[in-house]
Amino acid sequence: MLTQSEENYLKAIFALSEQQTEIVSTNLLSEKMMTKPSSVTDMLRKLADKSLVSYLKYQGCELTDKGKDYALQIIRKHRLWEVFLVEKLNFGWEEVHEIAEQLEHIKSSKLTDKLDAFLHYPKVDPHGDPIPDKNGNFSNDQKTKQLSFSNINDEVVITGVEDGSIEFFQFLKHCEIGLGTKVKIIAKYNFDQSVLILLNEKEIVLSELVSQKIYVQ
Amino acid sequence: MLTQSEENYLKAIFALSEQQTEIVSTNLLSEKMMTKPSSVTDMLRKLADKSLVSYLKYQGCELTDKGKDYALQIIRKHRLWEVFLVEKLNFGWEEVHEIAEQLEHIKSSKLTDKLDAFLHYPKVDPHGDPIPDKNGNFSNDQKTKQLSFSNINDEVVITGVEDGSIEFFQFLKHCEIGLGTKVKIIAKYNFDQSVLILLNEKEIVLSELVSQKIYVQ
DNA sequence: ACTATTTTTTAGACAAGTCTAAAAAATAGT
DNA sequence: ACTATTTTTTAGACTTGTCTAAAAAATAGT
Repeated sequence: MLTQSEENYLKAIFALSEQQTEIVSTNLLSEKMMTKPSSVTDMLRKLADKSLVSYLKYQGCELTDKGKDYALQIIRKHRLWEVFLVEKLNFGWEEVHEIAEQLEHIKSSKLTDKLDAFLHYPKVDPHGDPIPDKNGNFSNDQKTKQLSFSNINDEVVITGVEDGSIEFFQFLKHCEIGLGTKVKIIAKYNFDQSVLILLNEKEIVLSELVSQKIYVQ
Repeated sequence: MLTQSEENYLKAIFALSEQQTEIVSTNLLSEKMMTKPSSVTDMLRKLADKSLVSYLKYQGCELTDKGKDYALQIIRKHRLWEVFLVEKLNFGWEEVHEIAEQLEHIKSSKLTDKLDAFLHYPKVDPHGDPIPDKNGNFSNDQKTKQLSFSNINDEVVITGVEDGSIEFFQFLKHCEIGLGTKVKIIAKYNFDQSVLILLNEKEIVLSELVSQKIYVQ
C-alpha cells in the first residue's frame, strides 16, 4: 500500500513520460512535483526498492509495468471522480481537478468499480481525457487533432481540452465551449495564428494558444 | 487546515465525551485511537495550541467550541458519504465504515454541501445516526430506546443500530433487519434476557447483546 | 580535450506522528 | 497517612517526506 506522496510521484512520472520523454529526468520531475531535485532522488530510490520504477543514478527513471499499472489505477480514479463531480454534483469544469486530486487516493478498488458502474462506464472525463478500465486499458482517440490544425469551413466537434488553469476553464465556460460542442472554422489569421470560429450563431476569436489547447474531430 | 491524524483525534474525543465522560482521559483516548498514551499527550498539546481542545496536564481533555464544530463537520462528511455508498453505490451496511473513514477527510465544504443536496439532505446515516447540517445542528431522536426495553406485544420500527463489528452487520443483513423494519415482540426470556421477535413472518431470537444494540420507536 | 556549467546525488537537518523506557503525579488500599 | 499501583508525562529515538549546502557526475563551449 503506497502513500499519497508515492502515488503522486507515480502519476507525475507517467504523465511526463507520455508528454515529454520516455525516460524522465530528476530535474523535470522535481519541477512537476514542485519539490527540490534532492527530494526526488530520495523518492526514486524508494520507488525503485518497491520495483515501481527502474532508476539508474544520473540517468533518470521510467515506470516498470507494475508502476504503470498502479499509475493507471490512480488516473482511473481521478477521472471517474471528475465525471461524478461534474455530472452528478454539478460542479464546473474548473473546480473539479483539485477535489479529484484528493479523491484519487481513496483506497478501495470495489469503490472504484462501483463508481464506474454508477456513472455507466464513461469512456472520457469532463476534459475529454480517456478513462482506463479496470484492467488499465483505454483507447486514446479523443485528443489527437488540435483545433489549430482545422481548415477554413471545416465543421468539427470538440472532443477534448488540455488540462489548464482555472482561468482557462472559466474562459471556455464563458464561450460555452464544452465536450460535444459543434464549431465551424470561419477564418484563420496568419499574423497571430488566431482562429475565428462560429459557435451557437456567435463568432469568437480564439488565440493561437487557446486553439492549440482544444481538440476536435 | 488540520491533518488526518488531528481530525481523527477530534472525532475520537467527540465520540468519547458523548458516550462516556465529559472530560476524556489520556488512557481512554489512547485505547480508542489504538496508540500509546505518550502519543496522545503529544497530540493533545498540539490540539490545545490550536485551541481545539482544553487540556490540563494529568486531568484529561475536552473539546472547545471550535473543536466541537470541527468534529461535527467531520462526522457530517462521514455520515453523508455512508449514505452515498449505501444508497447510490449499493454497498452493504458492513462495508461502508472503512471507506467513509477515508472520505471524511476530503477537504472541500462545497463538495460536502453539494453531496448533501444530491442525497436530498438525509437526516440519518445507514445506521440511524443523525447527520449534522451545514451549521453542525442535528436532532437526535432516532437512537433513544433500545429494543431490549420493549414490552411483549409491542409493535415497533427499527430506527438505528449501534456501530459494531462486520460480523454483527452481516448477522443483521441475514435476518433482514434494516432501518424502518417493523418487528413485533413475541416473548422475553428472563433466563438469558433474550427477546423473541416476529419479522417478515419469521420468528427470530435476539440475544441480550443484540437487543441492546438495536434501537426502536 | 579541457574547462565551465548544469544536473544529480550525498550528507546532514527538521517537522509530524509514532514508539519505548523511565520519571513524575495522581489514586487506591489498608 | 503511607505505601503500592495506576495513570500520565517526559526524554530520546525512529520513519517519512521534505529542505539546504556541498560534492560528484554529466554535458556543453570553444
